[in-house]
Amino acid sequence: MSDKSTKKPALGRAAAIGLSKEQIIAEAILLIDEAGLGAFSIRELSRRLKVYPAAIYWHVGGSKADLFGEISGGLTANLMPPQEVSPDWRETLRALFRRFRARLHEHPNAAPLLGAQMKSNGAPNAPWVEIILQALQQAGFEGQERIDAFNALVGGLEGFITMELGPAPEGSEDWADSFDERMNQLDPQEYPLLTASYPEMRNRAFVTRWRNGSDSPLDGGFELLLDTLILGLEARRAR
Amino acid sequence: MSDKSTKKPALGRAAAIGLSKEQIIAEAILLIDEAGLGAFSIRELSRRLKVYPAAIYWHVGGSKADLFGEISGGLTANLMPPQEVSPDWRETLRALFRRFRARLHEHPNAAPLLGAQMKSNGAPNAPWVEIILQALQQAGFEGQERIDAFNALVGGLEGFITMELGPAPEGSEDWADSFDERMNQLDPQEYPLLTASYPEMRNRAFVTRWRNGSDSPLDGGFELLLDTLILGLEARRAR
DNA sequence: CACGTCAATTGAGCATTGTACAATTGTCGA
DNA sequence: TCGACAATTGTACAATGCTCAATTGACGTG
Repeated sequence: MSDKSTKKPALGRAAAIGLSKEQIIAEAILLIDEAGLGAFSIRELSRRLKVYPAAIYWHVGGSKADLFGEISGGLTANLMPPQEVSPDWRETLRALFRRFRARLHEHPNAAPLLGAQMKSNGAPNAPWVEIILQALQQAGFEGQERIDAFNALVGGLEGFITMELGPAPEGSEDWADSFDERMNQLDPQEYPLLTASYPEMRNRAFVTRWRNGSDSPLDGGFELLLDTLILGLEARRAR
Repeated sequence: MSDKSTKKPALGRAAAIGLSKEQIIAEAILLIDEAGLGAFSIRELSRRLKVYPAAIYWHVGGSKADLFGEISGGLTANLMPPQEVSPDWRETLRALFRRFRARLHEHPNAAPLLGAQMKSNGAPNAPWVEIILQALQQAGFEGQERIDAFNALVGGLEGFITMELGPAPEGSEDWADSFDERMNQLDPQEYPLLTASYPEMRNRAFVTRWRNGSDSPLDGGFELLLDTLILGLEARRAR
């Protein structure tokens, strides 16, 4: 059923050649960027492409999830060409994950498709997976510990970005007031540090914000996480 | 409109007292646990409660997102009583985030509501936020750096769990074959480490899996992430 | 140059969803 | 006894994901 899309479309055999998988994906990303992931729908996408919904299904395989998979696949392509890999594993990891984050910040509304979905997996990501494994090898990690370190890095850093770019509540501005109100009602005796830090944490830290990481990015936190992880890996190797 | 739910319901004033917010949330969590977040719908929930959909809206406020907010609020409640906080900040962080993860592993299908949504924010989380800030103070972090460290910890660790428990593709078993196939077609010259490690990484590492973190948890990765972060924070303080 | 194959799309349709809204019920305080 | 009002019933609407039998039209083959 869905293997129509796996075999090559026999180019030049098209009947009404108005549509292609690439066009669909590109327009889908555009739509998500503009309207948000919540407002995305196959029907709206079909309207933009001036095509009936079923035409999209034909190209992309039988479900909306499949389309999401294609999208996230496209977002991690060509993240880091081999010749740009540094000889220092620390710099490699830093550069790779910074690019990763920058890429997702270009399409913040699509970010949940990467971290919170699982269709982004598999062979298309092989390039950057290999780079990470290589860096960890250089750092002296072998066997199961290397795999654990891989999971720690990917889960921690990609997870950070996923949370950073998680979708904001809908009536953001209405929310702001009640949010502040409930925060200011906290007892300073019970929560001395939180109440004292709230002015600086407001919309600049994970639990004390209602705005998207796209509107107010958490650069400092990400950089500290990256540094700390690399420092920690070094320390662990040194023991 | 939606402030009906904020004022206390004036107990004993009910007309048909069959329903309560707590009941709704409990049944919602149950439904999500059983059927998954994708299969969750207000209508199905109303069917289980043997009630019309509008009754749910009356109790919980005007939207599905609000209900999700209530759910995730309930999931992080009472994570760590104050008397169980260790004098050693390292142990405190370890214990807190292990509990966090354990709690989410009890309701894996609801996990995306915490990490990938933003309605889980605000005052109800004050207890564990304060604990983290306190631990970081003990570790010697002040001012902006403390906030960055807070973001690094919460984003990294909660993000890890969010990714770990991200929803699996639907036709899991059908997927397995094509997944393996595409992985085995990778060129060992181009991806030596990945192809060599695939047997041990298959379903046990982030990009090379199709099964949920609930079915095959990533304990090693999480523990290494936790250790590495604490080690890294120490090292950063020592400089 | 006809022609049938088959990629590509149309058009219609079904089941389901979120949520708004006007009735209706039944309980409690006055 | 009665009216206010919390709580729920029904109904309804617009939108969605997805299926499926037609239909179109370009191409290789005869």
